[in-house]
Amino acid sequence: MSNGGSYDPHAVEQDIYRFWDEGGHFRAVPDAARRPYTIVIPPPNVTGVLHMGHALNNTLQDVLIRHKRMCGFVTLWLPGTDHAGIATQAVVEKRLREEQKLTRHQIGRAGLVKKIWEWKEDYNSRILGQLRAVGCSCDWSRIRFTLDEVCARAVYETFFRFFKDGLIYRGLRLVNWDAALQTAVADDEIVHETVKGSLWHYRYPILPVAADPRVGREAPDNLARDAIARATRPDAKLGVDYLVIATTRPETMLGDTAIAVHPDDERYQHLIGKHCVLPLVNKAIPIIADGILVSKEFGTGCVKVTPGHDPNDYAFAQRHGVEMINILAPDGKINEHGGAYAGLDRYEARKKVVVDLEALGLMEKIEPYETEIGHSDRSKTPIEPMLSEQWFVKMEKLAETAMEAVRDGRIRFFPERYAKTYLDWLGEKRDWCISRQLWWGHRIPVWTGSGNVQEKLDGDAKAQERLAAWLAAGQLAIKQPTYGEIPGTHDGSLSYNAKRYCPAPGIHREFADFASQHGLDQDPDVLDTWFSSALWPHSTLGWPGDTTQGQADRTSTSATGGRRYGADRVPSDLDYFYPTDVLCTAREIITLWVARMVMTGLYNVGRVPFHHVYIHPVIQDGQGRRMSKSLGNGVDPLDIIELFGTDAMRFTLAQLAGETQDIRMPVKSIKTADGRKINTSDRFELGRNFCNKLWQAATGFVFPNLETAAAGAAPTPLRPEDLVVEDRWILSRLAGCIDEVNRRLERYQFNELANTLYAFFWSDFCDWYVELVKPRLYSKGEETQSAVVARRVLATVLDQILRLLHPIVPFITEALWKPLNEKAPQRGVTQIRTGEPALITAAWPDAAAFTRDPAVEREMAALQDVIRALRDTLARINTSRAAAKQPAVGKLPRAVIRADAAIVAGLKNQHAVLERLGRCESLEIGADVAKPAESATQVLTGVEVYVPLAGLMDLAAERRRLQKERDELHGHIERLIGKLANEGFLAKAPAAVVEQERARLTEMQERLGLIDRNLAEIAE
RNA sequence: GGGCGUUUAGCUCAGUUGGCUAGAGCGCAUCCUUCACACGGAUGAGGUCACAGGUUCGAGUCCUGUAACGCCCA
Repeated sequence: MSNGGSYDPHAVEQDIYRFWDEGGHFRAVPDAARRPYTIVIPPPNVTGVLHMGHALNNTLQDVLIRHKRMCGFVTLWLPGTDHAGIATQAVVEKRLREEQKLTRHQIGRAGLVKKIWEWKEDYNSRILGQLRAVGCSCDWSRIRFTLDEVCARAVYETFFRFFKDGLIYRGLRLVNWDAALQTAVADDEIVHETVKGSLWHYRYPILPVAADPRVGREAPDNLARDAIARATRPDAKLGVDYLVIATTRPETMLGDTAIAVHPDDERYQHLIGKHCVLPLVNKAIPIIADGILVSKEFGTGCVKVTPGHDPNDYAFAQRHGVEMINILAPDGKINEHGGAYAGLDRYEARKKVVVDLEALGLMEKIEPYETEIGHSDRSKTPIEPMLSEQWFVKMEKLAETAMEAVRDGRIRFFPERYAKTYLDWLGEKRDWCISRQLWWGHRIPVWTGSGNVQEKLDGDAKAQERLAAWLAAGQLAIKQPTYGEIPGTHDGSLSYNAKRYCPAPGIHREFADFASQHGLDQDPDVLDTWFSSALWPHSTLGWPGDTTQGQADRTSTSATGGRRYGADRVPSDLDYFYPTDVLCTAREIITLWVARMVMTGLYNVGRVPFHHVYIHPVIQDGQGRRMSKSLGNGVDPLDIIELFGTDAMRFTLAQLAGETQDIRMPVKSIKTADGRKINTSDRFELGRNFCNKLWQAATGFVFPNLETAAAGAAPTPLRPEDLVVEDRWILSRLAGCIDEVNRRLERYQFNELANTLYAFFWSDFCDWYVELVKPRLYSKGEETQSAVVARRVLATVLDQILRLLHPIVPFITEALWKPLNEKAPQRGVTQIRTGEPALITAAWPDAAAFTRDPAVEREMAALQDVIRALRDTLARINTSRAAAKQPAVGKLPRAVIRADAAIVAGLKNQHAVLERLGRCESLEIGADVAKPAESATQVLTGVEVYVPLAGLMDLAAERRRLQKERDELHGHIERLIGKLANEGFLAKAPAAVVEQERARLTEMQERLGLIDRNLAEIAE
């Protein structure tokens, strides 16, 4: 370590991280005698590496963890990653296509999953490396992955419990189907693009007969023929013989099940309840009034309804109980419901439908049309909304319990407003679709048999005996499909006698063998990634553990109503660390993730998963756009660490993290020394400069001055009466700083936390205390008592600064800790703990160890004002001289300070300080000193600062300045007089406020008087 | 369409339960390479607090409306 030179973060960071890690400081061991503090990391997706948002989130978590660790808690920060189902499978599939020209079907389920695991290993280790680089103090011995055995067991156990309790069912859902990848994709994986297409207008013949339930399915051919003939006659009438609809996807008409019109539309009133013929299919479909789907003004006022392939139509069908038909096969071809079009690709079918409609004479016109079409972000092909069978979790009761936990305050959001997002979403109680048509994930643990398989199984006595045993042991749940799932409606493969078998995780292997012996098939789908993420706070802590053991323990403790665990045994991780304390995450997953963790936590463990939810802001670029790969405006944390150092990045990020929902980070692209093009932001200079200042102050000033002390007398605790004004002042400010830091931490106000420390360290400590104390240290000859005191105070304040800053900038503070311990083993001033070898576990500061002294703070403030006045005058003199091309003066030759009797003694005591910091050769201080002729004047409260200007600068400029100040002050006084003349104010404002305003007026008027007198004296 | 947020100095943001002569960092201007630090020190300029109403003795702060931008959910 060298004195001087700027701080080089790369020289210390890796060693320090190893020092912590090897010292076991990250490890959390349950200790019944101490309180736990737990955070589980929001597991980053193994899809890719971490971005700046992750760096922010993890920095803040580390700040919290490190703070609590220093407070003496057993802190656990549990790390891990998420398998991120579709995202990861998609990137691996894409790679497979691009590099080997293979599809997943060609390499098979096992082959693909193996490839994805390879990807996972790669990215997982890169992500963990990044977290280490950021300085995260995670307990690496507890690392988890959502697909590992521990998490998987929790997933299957939860699924089993849900299933057994009747919370899981199979139902229909409109999914976003990617026909290229043959999978459903999530809403946020769709990009909307404007596409040039056509709008086809064609006629739907009206059936002349009255509504008849019997024509619901198929219109007799002759009726349909007649209706089409009438609709195509030259004298055919709109609204009598036919309706006209417009569509951009004509092939979907094969799946039409209704025509919708607006209930208030006079043109079609008489048709409501009647039927149309669906051409080409020759089926009767009802005409239904609906004010939501249809706009009277838009288009023809009639809308075809295809519930199987359009979200709005799907909602309509649910409102009106209309039939839903899926006409697409998974590969995007028309399925058997498409009649004559079955087997055609959807785009081929579109052409043929158009040709056939034209042949029938039903086509009215074709217009060019631009429309927004959703494309799969993964395959870039257009998304087909498609009705399909999915697994669901019933939300009604689960959602209610989760809402209650926030309503009754067991869970609090920071900032508070996000509780609304959470409650609003849960309030909808929309059932949770948990199946995904993927291979990467937890496979749904349900086995089913088709008709004769089930029949055979039902007749197999030995097999039944086995099933009965599992059932009796509570290890198997069997459900029959509900009515809605039975054939004819949707799932054609299911027979009436079908049963679904869901084994508990303990018998998965056995049951799989049993199933294959008897021809039962496991559901091919996997669970939604959020299903496993939802269990994260308890699954990572080992739930359900050894289920039998665990259950018994929980029962016994709750029965005695006493401690959470017996004193005679080591508590389990789950017992000790759950519930966790705070969850730190981004607002976009309050619904998808946070809400679901609360539901499953309450359901599985019976307690909320965390007490606080802190939602951090989103980092955007300078124009308020999200950082993204496609925009190329992302900033890589590793680049920033390389350029500025980890602590600089952390400090900057913390300083940005306020309570607004977004933070902006202007991005600029630069070229590194080795020629790479990277993105960075100037905002990180703030953190770099701060770290450098800290380094300079400690190694360049404090440490060298402590060495002298070490050579001196044995340190004895200092008595308060040994402290001089600036000592008492900095310690008083320190006490205030500690209080404020604690307040900010409690409220998760990281920006203010950083700002408070910045201001205390930079302004109070460096700018003032260090400057004030220098003469005491540099005095020649014998070591004075004053110097001894100053060194002790320096050691003490630096000690506290390092502790307070450690959670935000852990590396640099730890690096400075060791030399501080060497140079000042005893800090001296108060009973702060010493001999702590590692800052990471050193005690957190206690404000009560220092005395707050408002009188001293006021005295210092007055002194600072006078010093600023002197410096200001000197600066103005030099500015004026520069303008006149005269050389600058280094010091004021002479100054005179007149002060009120109350202050004058205090200022006289600081005579030397005023001369030195005020840069003044000779200074005269007194209660009634005379004002020198031709002086610059600064009028402060109860103090006048005179600087004779003869030979230095022109008096006229000084006159103008004073006049301007006078005018401003006069304005304020006028307003104050008005306020105090206002009877409403006097009557209604609190007495203290009135008093304060009166005092202010008096003070201002005094100042005005002095300014006026001074102006008169330099008039001309 | 519904909900939420933002709008304060050139830029990025603070501004606690209304009492403000509205603050910070960066940038800018001037001076200073004096012995911790030029990734520095000193000083200064710069703001009808988006707009329009209202409540109040008093509004940057509370209420209503408008506009712009952004996010979430449909």
